[in-house]
Amino acid sequence: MNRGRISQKGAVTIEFCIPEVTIRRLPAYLRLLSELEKEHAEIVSSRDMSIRTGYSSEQIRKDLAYFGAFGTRGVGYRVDLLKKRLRTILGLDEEVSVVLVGAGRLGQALARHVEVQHHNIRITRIFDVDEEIVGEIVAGVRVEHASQMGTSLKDQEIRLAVVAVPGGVAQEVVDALASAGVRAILNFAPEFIESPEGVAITSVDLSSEMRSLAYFARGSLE
Amino acid sequence: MNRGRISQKGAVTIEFCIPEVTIRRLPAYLRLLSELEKEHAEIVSSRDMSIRTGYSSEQIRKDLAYFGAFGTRGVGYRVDLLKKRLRTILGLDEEVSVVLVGAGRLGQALARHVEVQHHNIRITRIFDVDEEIVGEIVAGVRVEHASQMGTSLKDQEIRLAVVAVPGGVAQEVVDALASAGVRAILNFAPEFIESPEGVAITSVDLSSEMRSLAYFARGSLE
DNA sequence: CACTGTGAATAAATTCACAGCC
DNA sequence: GGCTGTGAATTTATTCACAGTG
Repeated sequence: MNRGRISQKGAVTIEFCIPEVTIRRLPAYLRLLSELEKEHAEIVSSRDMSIRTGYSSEQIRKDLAYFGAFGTRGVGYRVDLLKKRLRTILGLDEEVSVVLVGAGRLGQALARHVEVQHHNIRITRIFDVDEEIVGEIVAGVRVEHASQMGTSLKDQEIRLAVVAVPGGVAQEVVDALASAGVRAILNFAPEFIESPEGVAITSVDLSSEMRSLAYFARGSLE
Repeated sequence: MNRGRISQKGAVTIEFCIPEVTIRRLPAYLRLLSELEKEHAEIVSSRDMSIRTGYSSEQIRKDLAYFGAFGTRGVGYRVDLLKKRLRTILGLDEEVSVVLVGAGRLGQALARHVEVQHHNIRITRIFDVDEEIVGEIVAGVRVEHASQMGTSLKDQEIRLAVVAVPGGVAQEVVDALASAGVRAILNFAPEFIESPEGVAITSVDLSSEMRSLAYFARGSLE
């Protein structure tokens, strides 16, 4: 699923699998590096990073080492280089187009959130079924009718999608996106989604988060 | 942190720790049970649950067994009983009050989301620093100024909070909430939060989710 | 000497496999 | 026979501990 490749001397290519947990920590490292850059730090040690991300320094070193050694022993990591490297690894050095399906309240908030937070991730297409919303401009993009999605996305090479539809229709939306060539989906619909072959799905279920927190709120008293 | 208690014969109390991952799966089970109830199913097996949640049947059985055995061998689990039991475990059988800090676009969307999705989880207080928003009614609640938070929450026994403020101020908001007695927080601010003693924090970082998905979108092609 | 990179040790979570029961 | 409940085996993730290096 997620492979790393390191070409080594003698044309030997080692292929290995990078744990998903590692990938999911990279954005936190990247954010820290951006902060450090603003603070004009040039070098950062795994220990410094540990303090400001909450991850252990060993874990940080191990995560980074998956992509090859680019720290300097006795010194640390160069902030600019590491940042650049992480951006490349994540695929953020060129602009990323995202399609949003579901322009309800949550969808719209997400669209604007993305627009504000990321200069290199851009919502370029929005779909919904609600006739009231179709045709409106959300975060600078005209909302299209969801029935057009298949044809409209053909040959568009959009690989990332955000799904913010009500529960019950998310699976079919995901399947449609998958056949339109989307390879990774951030899903907010509260339902179990069967990942189509070759598609990565991350589900954020706000209701479930609230409910498990209710347990912890209760559990930690008494 | 999260303890379970089972009183056994002879006044012996076994105290053990229930893995956090288990707690976080319970809402998915609960949702499925609500669906099953609508379908008038009376009994469900771990295998059925597996198919509809994506978790393995062994895992489901193990998770449920942490709270005591309430299935019937050879038959399965009673939908109504199991649902009721899970609601009690999660602390959802009585109304849960939630304070929202940050009534920007995301905060407002979340407030309405909660309002629609949950009859027993209710946003009862909202705080923000923006003078434009303070005094407005969001999801039926008047927005108060964040500077009032400490005094306003005193003796309110609100144990759950949603934090949807911009990065940079989340830690102080969390600390303030903690000293106001909040025990569990769902944080959307994109920064590392040091959990105050006895407070459970779940962070949902939309930017990070997007960025790690960018990796998977890229990784799975070529 | 300080810090990286990494095998080895440990801890945590999942899956296997089956005994026990309806 | 079919399904739960659970120890044992396995896999996965994290931490330890230290060799290697600028």
